[in-house]
Amino acid sequence: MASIIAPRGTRDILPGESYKWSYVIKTAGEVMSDFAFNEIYIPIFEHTELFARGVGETSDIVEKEMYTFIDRGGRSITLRPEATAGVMRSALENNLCAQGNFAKLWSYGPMFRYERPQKGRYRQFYQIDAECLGIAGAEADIEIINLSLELFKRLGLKNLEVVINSVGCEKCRPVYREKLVEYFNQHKDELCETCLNRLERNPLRILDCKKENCGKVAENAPDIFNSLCDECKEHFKKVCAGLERLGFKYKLNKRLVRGLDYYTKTAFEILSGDLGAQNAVCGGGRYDNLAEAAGGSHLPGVGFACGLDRVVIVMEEQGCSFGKIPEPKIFVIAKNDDARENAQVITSKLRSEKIAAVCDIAGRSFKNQIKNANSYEYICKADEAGNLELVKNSDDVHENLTLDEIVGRLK
RNA sequence: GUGAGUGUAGCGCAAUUGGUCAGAGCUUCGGAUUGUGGUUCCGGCGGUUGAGGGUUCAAGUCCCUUCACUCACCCCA
Repeated sequence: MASIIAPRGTRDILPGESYKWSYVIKTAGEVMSDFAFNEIYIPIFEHTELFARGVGETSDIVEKEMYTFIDRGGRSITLRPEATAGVMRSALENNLCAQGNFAKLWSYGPMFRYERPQKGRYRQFYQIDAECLGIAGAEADIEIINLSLELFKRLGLKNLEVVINSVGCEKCRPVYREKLVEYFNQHKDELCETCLNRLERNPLRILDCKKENCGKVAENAPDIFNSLCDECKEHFKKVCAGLERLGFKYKLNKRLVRGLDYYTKTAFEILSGDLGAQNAVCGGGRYDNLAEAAGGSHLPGVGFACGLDRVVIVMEEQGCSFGKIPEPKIFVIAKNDDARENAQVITSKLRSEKIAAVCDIAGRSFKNQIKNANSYEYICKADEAGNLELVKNSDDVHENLTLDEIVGRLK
């Protein structure tokens, strides 16, 4: 009997864990609201073309990590590997940024990437996503980074490192790219096989290679800052100045390169040392070319994606609080078998008064009910005649009360 | 896709060089005791040792295959 188990890379967030997730999402919602970001729900699947064009044909995601299938209508559909393209699609489709308006949007939910699972990496994983669309200025970049750091601050994450870089725009990146190709071509024999491949398809990513030899070669590679156009340079300066003004520490990393093709100008990551190899809890940046790549009109944007699975791991690792575990306040015990029905009626009435209450519905013995009830704040003993006895567990005081009196006491 | 490690009751674990080894603890359920109540005691449920082959008189223990998990590469959140 081959029992069915969850597909590789997926997992169940069980009741013992789920409250942590709820806490993080609830906190995120509060922060978003304080920053005036509005929640948006978008589809979990989109036309494959959106990601192929938006994320980039040469990205690893599109090349080998997408869950793509043909639906019954013959359409090529893909389970979203990231959220930004979908949010952008929605903003364009619904004219959220018509007439020079901007939109501050956030969302959360599952993403899908066919990768080999490891710590902090799953095939179905969850992201909290924030996007600021319609603003080209550096203030938006600063707002987005500010937002992510405020979220982590409220969640209590410690020892985070903010890394930023500029990857240029459609004007200056091609120039830099040429310089890189020229440089790396002179050092072909020192590069690893994947980097030789990257040289053809996406030379920027060679900078990111962790192999020792490639790293050495990359160290002496042309500096992107020497190639940035004036606009990009200026933009980057403003972002850095803004972060400093807000009192955020950050590190420049000229070798920080995004795996997704749509990024322009600002790229940033927030790293944690408590995650193992997959050390990014948050990654993002500006993507002024995404809208056009997705077939829309020009619409600048900047945003981040925050890995929920990873945030929870780091919080556990650092002993952060997940708030109070929600738990019923009172257990209604049937004093004997004849009182069972009455206990359920009482419980129902308490619930109508918005008091979290439980009673035994599994036919447990009295003894067992008592045993379970001891972990609740209150116990209510009901007999078959409808008499109620309220006991506060902490001080062991027994009182005979009416239902109304109990409601008044617990509210 | 590549590499390494792991896989025994719901959970975390134990079983000398292959030879009564299929076990205890916690949980759970029932019972006894207690003020019908957190303790203590007794008992029950629970596993063809991930699955499938093979070697052997004998395999949880060795070999092969497969599945899953873990970590790392790759890449990213």
